[in-house]
Amino acid sequence: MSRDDLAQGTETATETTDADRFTNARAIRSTALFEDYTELIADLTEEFGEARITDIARRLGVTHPTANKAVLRLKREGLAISRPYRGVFLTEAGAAMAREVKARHRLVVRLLIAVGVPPDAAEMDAEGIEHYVSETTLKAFEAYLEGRG
Amino acid sequence: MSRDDLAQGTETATETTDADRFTNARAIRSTALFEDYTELIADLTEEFGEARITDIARRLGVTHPTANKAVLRLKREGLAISRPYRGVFLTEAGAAMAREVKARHRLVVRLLIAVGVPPDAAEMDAEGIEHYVSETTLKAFEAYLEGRG
DNA sequence: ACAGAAATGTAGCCGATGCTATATTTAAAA
DNA sequence: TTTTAAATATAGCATCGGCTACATTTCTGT
Ligand SMILES: [Mn+2]
Ligand SMILES: [Mn+2]
Ligand SMILES: [Mn+2]
Ligand SMILES: [Mn+2]
Repeated sequence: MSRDDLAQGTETATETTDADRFTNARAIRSTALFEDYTELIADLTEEFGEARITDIARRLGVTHPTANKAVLRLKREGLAISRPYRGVFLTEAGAAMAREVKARHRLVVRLLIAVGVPPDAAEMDAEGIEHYVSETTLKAFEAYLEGRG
Repeated sequence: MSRDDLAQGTETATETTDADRFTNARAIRSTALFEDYTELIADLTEEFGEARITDIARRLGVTHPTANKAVLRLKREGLAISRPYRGVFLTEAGAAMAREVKARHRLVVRLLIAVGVPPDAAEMDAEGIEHYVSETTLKAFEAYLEGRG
């Protein structure tokens, strides 16, 4: 079941209920944090060769125990690895998530700017919006941006 | 401090840090649930004259104890009122939130459709996106839609 | 080499948001 | 009017994602 299918529920056919929409949004909310962490760890790794807990925490605007606990969850889910007192690294699954999220992030920002949103606001809003944009919508954004290249 | 200012932090001037973006997104995440509840209670009240816990729960796709607990929080925050075993009603503050969220919801759906997103996907994605669209972005959406009336 | 500083880890607290199981109350049927 | 069904409330459990306070480890400067 793909990310986009989460909302379809068990209906026999075409109808999408209100509950489906809310259930979809709840499912996404529970993965949004992981998406931000993997994207950030990928960025830090590219910049510094590794992602330190302190840097992760500072960039996210949380305390280091919060970042540490989140990294434990990432490791438990197979998205990252790390040894005590050392940097954090993404697994292949984590790196795949990071790539996917980063692509979504950039496309959302480009779309927002294309329809006239000021770049600062676009960057700000995209940080939340990016998690809720389905594959279908992403494709539409691409097509739209294409058609004004 | 308005909803849109939450992320600006305490910087003296223009620079927006990564942490500001994430902090903004976290602040919004913590109000998104209330926004969905007030919007839904307003809908149900319009449809049936009152919002029953059972109906709220069914439309959200959660169990009724979950809805009940959320309504307790809404009441505590001054967004709703209710008497035991009776329907839930919005306060003026709750109704104001509902109006604001509903307007945002509709505008996001319209914008998505305008750039080519299929209506079903637009409705689905808007349920999450709506909460993260700032006033600035909303204004830009309005201007964009205006300019193709 | 060692002392102090910085980074990391852990314990424990809290509120939010989900659930199931069980009362209690209200509404509907008999 | 009594019985039954439906709705609502409450209790209690779990996880997540924040925090502060404190312990441990690693790094750095002398
Ligand atoms: Mn994000
Ligand atoms: Mn992002
Ligand atoms: Mn919503
Ligand atoms: Mn909505």
